Amino acid sequence: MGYDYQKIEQKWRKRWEDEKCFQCDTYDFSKPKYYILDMFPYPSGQGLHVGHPEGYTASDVVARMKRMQGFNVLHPIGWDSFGLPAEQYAMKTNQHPSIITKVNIDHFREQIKSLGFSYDWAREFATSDPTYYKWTQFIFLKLYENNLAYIDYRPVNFCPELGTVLANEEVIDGKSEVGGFPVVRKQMRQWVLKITDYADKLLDGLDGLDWPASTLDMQRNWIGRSEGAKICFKVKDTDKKFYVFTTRVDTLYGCSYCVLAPEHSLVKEITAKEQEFDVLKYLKEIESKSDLERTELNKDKTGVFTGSFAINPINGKAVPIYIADYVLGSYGTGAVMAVPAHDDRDYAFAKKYNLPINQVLEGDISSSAMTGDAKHINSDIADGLLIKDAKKVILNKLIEDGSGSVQVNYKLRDWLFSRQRYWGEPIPVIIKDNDELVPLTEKDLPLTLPEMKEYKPSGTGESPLVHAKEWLNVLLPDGSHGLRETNTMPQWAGSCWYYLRYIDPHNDKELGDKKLLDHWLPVDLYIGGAEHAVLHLLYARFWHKFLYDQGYVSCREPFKKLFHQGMILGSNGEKMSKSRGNVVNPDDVVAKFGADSLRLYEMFMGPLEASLPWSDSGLDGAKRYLDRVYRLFTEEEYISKFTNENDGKLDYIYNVTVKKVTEDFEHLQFNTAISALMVLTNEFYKANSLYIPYLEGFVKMLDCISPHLGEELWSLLGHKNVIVYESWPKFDETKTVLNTVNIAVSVNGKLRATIEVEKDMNEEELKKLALEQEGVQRHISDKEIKKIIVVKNKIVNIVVG
RNA sequence: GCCCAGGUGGCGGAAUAGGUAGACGCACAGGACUUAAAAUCCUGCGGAUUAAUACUCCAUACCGGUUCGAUUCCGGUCCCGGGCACCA
Repeated sequence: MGYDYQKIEQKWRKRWEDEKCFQCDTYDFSKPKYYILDMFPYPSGQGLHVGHPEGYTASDVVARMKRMQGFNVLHPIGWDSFGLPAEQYAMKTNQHPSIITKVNIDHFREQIKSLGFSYDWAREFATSDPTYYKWTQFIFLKLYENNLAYIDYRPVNFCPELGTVLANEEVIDGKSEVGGFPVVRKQMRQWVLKITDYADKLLDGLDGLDWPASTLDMQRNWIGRSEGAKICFKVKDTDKKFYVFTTRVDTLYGCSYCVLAPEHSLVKEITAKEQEFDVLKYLKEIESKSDLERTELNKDKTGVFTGSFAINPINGKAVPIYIADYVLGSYGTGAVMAVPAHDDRDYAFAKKYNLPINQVLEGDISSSAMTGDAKHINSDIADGLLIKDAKKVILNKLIEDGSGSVQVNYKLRDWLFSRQRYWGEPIPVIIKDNDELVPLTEKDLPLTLPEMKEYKPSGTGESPLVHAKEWLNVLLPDGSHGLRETNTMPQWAGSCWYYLRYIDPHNDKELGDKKLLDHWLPVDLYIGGAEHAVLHLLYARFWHKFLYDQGYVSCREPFKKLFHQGMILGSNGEKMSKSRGNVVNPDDVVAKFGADSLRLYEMFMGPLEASLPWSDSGLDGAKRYLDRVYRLFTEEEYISKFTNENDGKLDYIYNVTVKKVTEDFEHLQFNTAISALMVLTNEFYKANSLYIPYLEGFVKMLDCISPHLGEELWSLLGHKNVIVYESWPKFDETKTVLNTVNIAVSVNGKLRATIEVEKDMNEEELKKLALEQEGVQRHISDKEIKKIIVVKNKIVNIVVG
């Protein structure tokens, strides 16, 4: 009934643990380093799902291969343990979040261990450990010292249901990413991190990274750098002025009105008496609109005339100034020049309010040109090169008369960093009665969370920590009174630098020993879900670049190579979920098929990046394959063929397989690597003699995928030591080619025969042989041969008329 | 609407500096072993047409192009997935 996977798997896990096989000596610089990291899990109450082991197995395969290849491998794991679900569960069940978190972590740890990953468990930590978040708070203080953390009163995304503020990144279609509750705009006091200071560095740093192109794209779009011009418009008959941002200065002649965002500071100043009523009414209307209503797709443009006019600096014409909420107060200057002929939104607005739609004419731009070169410029915007020239001409003119300048804008906003929650890192700042901020000093860290009975959000948007009276009130050294900041950090904070802490996790003097950090960073391979493409991966890069500027680390980017594993869907092709009833529990799979079969199956399903449906029969097939391998090493019929004499018959297939598997593992193409191992296994079954060194090489390769069985087979081959640090099999390039090749012979591109010939046979002989083939003769007998194309060792194509 | 990735048998997928499409596995069918079943081993398995595993034709979403030759390159269309979404 197949091999006894339960006994075998338990035995080897115990041995690995007893011998501390996977503990990394980070101070050993004698071997080249390889740092391979999984995105650490949030230890939810649900336990592990079948998707977790996919990425974890992939990284484990590479880690195991790298160890055999002689690298000093750092492969850690830990817990992203602060966060809302634990807090909500705590409220429901009346248990402290730290208790729940501990229980969840214990469960996760046990489940993960049952899968045989080669993690260095001595480095494990949770982001909610005070010994860890002491340093998260430390980094926050450094950010504060460097003016990169500040308090702002701003309209924020507030979710009444969750009782907290959310980052832009956590709001999807006007709803909270967690739970899908409505989000409203609310003016609140917030801590904000100045990630925008790093916009250019974050953008430029993407260039050298070995990351999925789609993720690089997403980050670039999120940062959203756009180059254009800031143009000054004077308000007619006043001394007031405002600026607009545009990427299309060349269309300035077509500007037929201007629009200010409703929040623009000039709105009240320039509103004419007779328009006051309409404007105020409009502003009130906007205020009551929810975020969703304001941004909903296909919504009508609305706006109102202020009664004032602006002077177009390029031609002195007066154009009306409107207020409309399709212009965002938070981007650019909060004001635009409207060119209905060249912008869909302006066009829609102009149509609705009967505003002129001016085409930019040829003469407009060429008359602006100082030199004759620009004469060819015309209004036909189809030609990008001409647009470029026109932009230059107009911008130069504006710069000359002082009404324009080059301007770069970003979509990226500063990072809203406070949450009105209990279960997060306290922000280590005291607010004095006179509102002065007093940051804690390093020696006061960690600032731990107070024990509390009630975590319910107040509903007013205040953190539950306001109820921790003793913790809250502080007597400062100078005798004055202060209150602690009650907002906590978002869940992203802990994951911003955990990769760095794994290198020196028990260091209580500093973030990490600089010597070690310099040696081990960056992470060589980082595997995790694509859902973190812009959130975690952008925030972590921001902190890393800050730490670089502060001299804590010496490389500019934290993650050299990144890979996203796909999702495992239910067998019906839909996303796994309780409500769909298509969830597969890894514990059940391990119990019924063994961890090795689960690992093999998940790696064999298809490309790692693809999202694929679960298949019970596929899993069955994986188990069957391992049984088949086990029989090869345990049944007399095959063992009797084991020998140290190489008859050479397996030379080709063995060397080809080693080459293919080595390359495929390196490129994370596990499905094709496994396929190659299966082919080799089939050849072993057919062979008359089994050369032991080849069997050993095979076991080492299989071991990366299914390590318990790998160890078992290794010991069956008579080895007393574990396989973990054995050397990776080598291949002989000269044996990866055969001395005969199959040549395809086609007539007019259609295959008519195949011939087996000696490798590198010369063209003339090949042609002759090809023409003799019966299948070829049938198709050329009555036709004229026009041409014969010969591709060495591959194909002969005969072209007939 | 914009950006990105992709469409190959009954199913998951192989193969692209252009050169024998369908590796490997699943499912299915037939056979061997067995009293029988399970397990295992062997064989077949894109479609059409066939007595036929002989010929031939059609097939990598669809239409066209380049080429001796296109799943692969180019242009257009349709469809699915992911991301962004009034960013001027």
